[in-house]
Amino acid sequence: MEYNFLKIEKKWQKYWLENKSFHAEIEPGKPKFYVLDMFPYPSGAGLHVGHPLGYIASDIYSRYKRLKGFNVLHPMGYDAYGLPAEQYAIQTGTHPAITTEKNVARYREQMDKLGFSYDWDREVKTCDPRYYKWTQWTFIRLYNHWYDQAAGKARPVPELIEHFRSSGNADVRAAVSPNWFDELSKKDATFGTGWKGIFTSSDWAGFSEKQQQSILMNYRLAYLSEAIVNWCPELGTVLANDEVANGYSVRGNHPIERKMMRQWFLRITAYAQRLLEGLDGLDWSDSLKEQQRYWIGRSEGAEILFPVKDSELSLSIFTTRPDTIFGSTFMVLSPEHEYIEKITPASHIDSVRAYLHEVINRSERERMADVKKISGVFTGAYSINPLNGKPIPIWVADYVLAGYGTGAIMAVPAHDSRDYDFAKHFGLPITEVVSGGDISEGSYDAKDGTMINSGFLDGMQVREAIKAVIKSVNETGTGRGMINFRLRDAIFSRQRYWGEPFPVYFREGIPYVLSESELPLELPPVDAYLPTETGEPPLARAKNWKTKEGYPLETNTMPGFAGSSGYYLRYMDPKNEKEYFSKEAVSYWQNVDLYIGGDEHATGHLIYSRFWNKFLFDIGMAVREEPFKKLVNQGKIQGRSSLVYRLKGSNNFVSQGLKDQYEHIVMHVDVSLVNNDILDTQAFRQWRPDLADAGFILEDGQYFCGHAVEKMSKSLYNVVNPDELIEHYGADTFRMYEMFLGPLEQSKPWDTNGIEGVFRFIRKFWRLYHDEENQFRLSDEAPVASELRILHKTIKKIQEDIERLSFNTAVSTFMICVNELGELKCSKRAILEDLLVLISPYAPHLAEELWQQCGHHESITKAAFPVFNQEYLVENSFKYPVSFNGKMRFQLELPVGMQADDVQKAVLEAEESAKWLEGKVPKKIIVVHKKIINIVV
RNA sequence: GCCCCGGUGGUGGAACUGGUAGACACGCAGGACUUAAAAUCCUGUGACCAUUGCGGUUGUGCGGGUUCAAGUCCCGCCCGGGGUACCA
Repeated sequence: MEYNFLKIEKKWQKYWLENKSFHAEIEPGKPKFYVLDMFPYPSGAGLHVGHPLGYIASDIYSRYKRLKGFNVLHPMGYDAYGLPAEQYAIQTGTHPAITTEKNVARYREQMDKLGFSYDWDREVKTCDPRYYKWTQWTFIRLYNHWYDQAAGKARPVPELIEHFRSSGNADVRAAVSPNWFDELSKKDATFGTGWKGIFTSSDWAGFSEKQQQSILMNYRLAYLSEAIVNWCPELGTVLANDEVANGYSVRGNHPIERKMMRQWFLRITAYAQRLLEGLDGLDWSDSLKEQQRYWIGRSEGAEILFPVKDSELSLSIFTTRPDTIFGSTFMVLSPEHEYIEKITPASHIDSVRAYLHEVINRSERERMADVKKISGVFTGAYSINPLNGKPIPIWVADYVLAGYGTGAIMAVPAHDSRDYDFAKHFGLPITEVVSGGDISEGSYDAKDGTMINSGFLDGMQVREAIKAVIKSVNETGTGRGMINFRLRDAIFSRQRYWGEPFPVYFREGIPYVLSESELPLELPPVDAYLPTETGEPPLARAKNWKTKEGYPLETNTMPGFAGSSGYYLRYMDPKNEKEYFSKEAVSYWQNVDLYIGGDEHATGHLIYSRFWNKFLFDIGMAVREEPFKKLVNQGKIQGRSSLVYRLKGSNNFVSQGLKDQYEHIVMHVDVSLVNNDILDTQAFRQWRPDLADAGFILEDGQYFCGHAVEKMSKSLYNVVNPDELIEHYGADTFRMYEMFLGPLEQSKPWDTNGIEGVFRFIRKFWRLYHDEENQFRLSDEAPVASELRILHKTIKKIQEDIERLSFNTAVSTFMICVNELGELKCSKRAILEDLLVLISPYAPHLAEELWQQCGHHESITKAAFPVFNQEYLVENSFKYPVSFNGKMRFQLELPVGMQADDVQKAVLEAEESAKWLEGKVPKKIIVVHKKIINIVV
């Protein structure tokens, strides 16, 4: 029987589907294991060779865990909302749901061909109303919760209202937007100017419904607010910070503008500290954890008030270096700072306004482009250093950002490089207060040294001085210790059609959420997928987009990360119509044990998910604080482009080795026309009409191409599609080759040529079970020691390799095993049946087929992983490498049990030693048992 | 600039806790089988020197160091990839 992979693979894929071989149910007595892939956005292009890498790895791991007796949950679904389908809808009028459905079908077909062990009964699609019902439900819950800093968790808003009613808000420690009361009192004069946001129970009773709701909005975990956002006119939507790179949209590369808009936000900042602390217990890569830590950006410091000279006002600054306060020689406000107009005297108002005008007109992109350009203006006002009473000038400059801290700093040029550059540029004084640097050269930023020129701080070390200053400002009421985070609240609105509608309506301009019983609020049909003439989002086009009572519904939709933030929980109980997921399901499946996916989600999905999960944990839904215990980022598979060299101004091409003798232009050529870097010149001429008469300058009668490793992309003609390879070699070969390429986490170039080696191996493997006539044949003879040694060596290594996700070395191990068994012409059932189970996670179709031929009536997925037995590996001698001065010279076989003294003796007596000793007496002999012997001469 | 990851033959990579560098595979060269091809199998393959034989020298980005012993640890650089961008 020939190895007919096409037939075999189809047969077993059908079998697994029909028998629901990978369907998981709660089995209380059995240990669970949850293996998850980051679900894909189904794009129109289908999967290329890079996509399945992580899926293959997770599939091998899942199958392995099943063999090890675990109840494995291994689901797959689709992150179905996304811009490409919507852009296509705008261009063609095709409803994005139709495009998405088509792409999903194509993805499914491609994944099925790879033989994955997904439980397809648990499939979810984020655009399915049965799914997004729970996305909307979570939004309502977020809206109806606030974050209690004292309790360190989210609590229901009704409890907060109750508290306001009985005791006001003076003693409530909540996560709220900074200075929220300023915004409110600005819009509603009845709160009174200078209102600090504190109210009593009777104040609360006196507030109107609108006032009460406006106050509550500042406490909710999902809230509506005005903010400067990244507006992308091309896409007609707002983008989150992580959807923007260098002033352009990550998707589509369109320019971004800053714009003030009303948006929904999620108060993720309330969870900043917990998001940071939670990282410590996670089995994630250091680089990923580092990225998240940096993104969260916790810094400890102090907030200090500087009174403005000849004014009632005080300016609040944030600093991480309160110790350097005596070295502060000026103060800088961000151009957006609201006090600028109030403090600037008439003498300076024109120059200040001119500067603000200039800065604000510079687009975000320009500002980023010339970071190094120093600009600023003196306001003419002075503030008083609260510690020494000295006045310092107040400047405005765009190197201070409105969005961080208080939007104002005390500049300490001697100990901050940015302040130093600014001071040098404008000729401002520089006062050294920490010894250790040379301020004529540059600022000394290290938190290390002795305080000088600093009054009562003199002689202290930096760390002591920081504490002393905080203590001092605390006592005088001019400041306090403060922790600041870089993390911003997540903008949750998009002005798009293809997303989850908000379960929100407006009554007299006040937003209210729908009741949970009204969910899902389904996405309505629209006549076009564009904004309206008045600039409203596409949902404003929907007919009757209002509640039963006639109140208008929200026209924004949710962003991409809404649906992906909690999908791993829904997989636990995907068909539940009453709940997001049952208590029973979550108690059993808990959280994800192994999560595999791309590292581009480091500061997006992976932070939002953790936040989402922590919130669900707080409200008693999730049972674990962290969603993903272990996380692995698979590397990208890069394209390996083929290059040809066209002579300048002609249609002749010169082979790689000769190219430097000619003036040439490098050109990409489709990789399908190239085999082992040799160009198929005939096919090349037929590739494009303009190449029909191409001429070639050959080397040894052949045209050799150059190559380059770059991203896999259509425009570089280096895209390799898995379908063709599976057609050619089968899924089992494809799976093993992807793993064989290199370590999972590493990025590496795709090179189709190597797949032949794995294909050879697979056929060799098949032949172990067949005789010369291709007839299935196993012998029932008892295995000999050498055969058992090979098997158990392999069991040990395969198990170790899978456990540490080292799939490439596992494939090598199988190759070695098959080479060795082949040499022994081993065809013994006792060896080869165990070998089938070992390889079944990697080459599942092949393993099933041979397992059946062995006479088994049940799928190999139900088998048990072979148990490693150390006894078979016991050797009674060891071939010691013998080194002289660390250089390996020869090998010497000695009994394993020999004592170190005897080994030394034996080595010196060995014939070959004489040559290296040259008659000298060795200084020292090191014997490492079963490792090495080193003789120092 | 800062943070993280990496640099090993012609190529992908192996060497897990310091202990025989280059496993396994691709490619290449030579050979067997065959009328021929495919398939399969065997041999060789880091570089340099020697090749009549044993062999020798050198070698993991560069320069130092620790150690009986360094691809692996330490210090200083160079290069590549990713993240971040005036975060006080």
